[in-house]
Amino acid sequence: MSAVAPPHILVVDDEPQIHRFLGPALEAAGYAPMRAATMAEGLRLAAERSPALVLLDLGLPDGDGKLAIPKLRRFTDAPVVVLSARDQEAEKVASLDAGADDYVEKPFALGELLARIRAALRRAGAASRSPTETVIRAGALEVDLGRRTARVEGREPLKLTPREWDLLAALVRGGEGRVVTQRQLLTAVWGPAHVEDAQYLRVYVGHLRQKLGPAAGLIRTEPGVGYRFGAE
Amino acid sequence: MSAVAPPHILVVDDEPQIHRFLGPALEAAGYAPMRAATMAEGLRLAAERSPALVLLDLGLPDGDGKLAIPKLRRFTDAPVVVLSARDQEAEKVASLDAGADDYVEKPFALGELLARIRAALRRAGAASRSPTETVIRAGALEVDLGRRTARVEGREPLKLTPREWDLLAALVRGGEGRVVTQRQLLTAVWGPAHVEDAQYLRVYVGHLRQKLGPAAGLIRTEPGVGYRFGAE
DNA sequence: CCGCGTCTTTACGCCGCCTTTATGCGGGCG
DNA sequence: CGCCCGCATAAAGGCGGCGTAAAGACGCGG
Repeated sequence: MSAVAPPHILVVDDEPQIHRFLGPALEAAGYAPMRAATMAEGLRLAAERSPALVLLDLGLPDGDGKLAIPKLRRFTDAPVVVLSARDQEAEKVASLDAGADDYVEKPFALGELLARIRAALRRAGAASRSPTETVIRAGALEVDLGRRTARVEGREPLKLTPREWDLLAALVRGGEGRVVTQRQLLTAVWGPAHVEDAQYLRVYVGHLRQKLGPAAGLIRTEPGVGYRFGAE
Repeated sequence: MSAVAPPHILVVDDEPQIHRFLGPALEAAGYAPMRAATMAEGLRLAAERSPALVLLDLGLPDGDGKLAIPKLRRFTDAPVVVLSARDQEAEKVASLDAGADDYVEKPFALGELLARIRAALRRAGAASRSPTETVIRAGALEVDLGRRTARVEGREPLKLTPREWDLLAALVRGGEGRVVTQRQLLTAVWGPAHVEDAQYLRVYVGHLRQKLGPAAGLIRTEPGVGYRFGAE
């Protein structure tokens, strides 16, 4: 009586035996697995089929899997669970700070992996189930967090670079009229490793204000603290 | 000092050395740790202080920590990271399925734990915005501690510098009609190193009273002691 | 392999905030 | 009555943060 389609899980790994092992196991657990052997293929599949969760190997033939995480994050909020044979602490920290939700070492116990998948889906589901309108308006500006677009006075969507968009989104998510600290912004856009680089903020806030044009006043500086989004 | 309160992290563990180790480490990482040694105390603290995240040991003197997770979930959505010496797969599965967000085995690497804390806070923070009602009114003045704004007679928010705001916030947080000593104010705004510089207070109280205009009388001098916030 | 866009980094002027000093005022106390 | 301490206010100077520009590094796509 599956009234709801089983959640898709994208498995990105270049070892065939992993797919042979995980594929049936995931199916038995009630998921619909999709397989990819390279980073490029994984990103393409993730973009086309929007899986509910991504299992990601770090050692891929076409590059370090960590680099895939920020790219995934550009178009999906699906939780990413890193599966890797690398057990160095630095790898785990780097992966988690890159945006991964969990890190499981190979070889892994299947039961634990499934439990971690359930936990990640539970946490992500609670977040995405928000019926809150993802379109936020303030003054002449209209930001669609789901669609990753922003328009001023109903004109064409602004052409924003990834960093510019992330910064605007972080400000908007803070809530209208609420201060978002420099720390928070730097963590959200550049990651916890760059909490000190306040200059990034000045540069990119400048870019944003320029592109916002008439709506530039919506980003207000709170000297020594951070920035505030909203009219008035 | 800190314009925005650091996230509180509740550490529930009965081993004192864990607190001795984690307390300073969490502080250094920019969090405000709270400690509890039993499940009952942990639940009480979590209810009273609503921490941003809970670090939970499984082996507590007054019961299995797993039982605490559903109870926590009744009044908070804060992520729960289980810290345990038990490495059996069944324990991990049970904890995660009980509602935990992550499971870290003791002994753990501090860097990894901090990274997992960041990941959990990141995922949880995207969803829940703590709508802490923090508006305090007194006479013609209205201070919103969460929004970091202050208005007089419903007019435009006052334009306050960081020091001015910190000082006003420290006064308001003291409670209406309560004296806040010079020591307390200096510590809160300028840090413990400037406990002697009472002149700072005179200068900045002056600035504040000037900007408050009609509400200037709300800051009353208590000669030789400190200042008092409130009407009458 | 090359060109282009984006990100990072550096440099610089400027404004505003913080700190510090000076001065006046008022009350307590000898 | 005069002294002194604490409070209030004004003003000056240094300095750091902010905004802007621009160049080099980097990665991506053709």
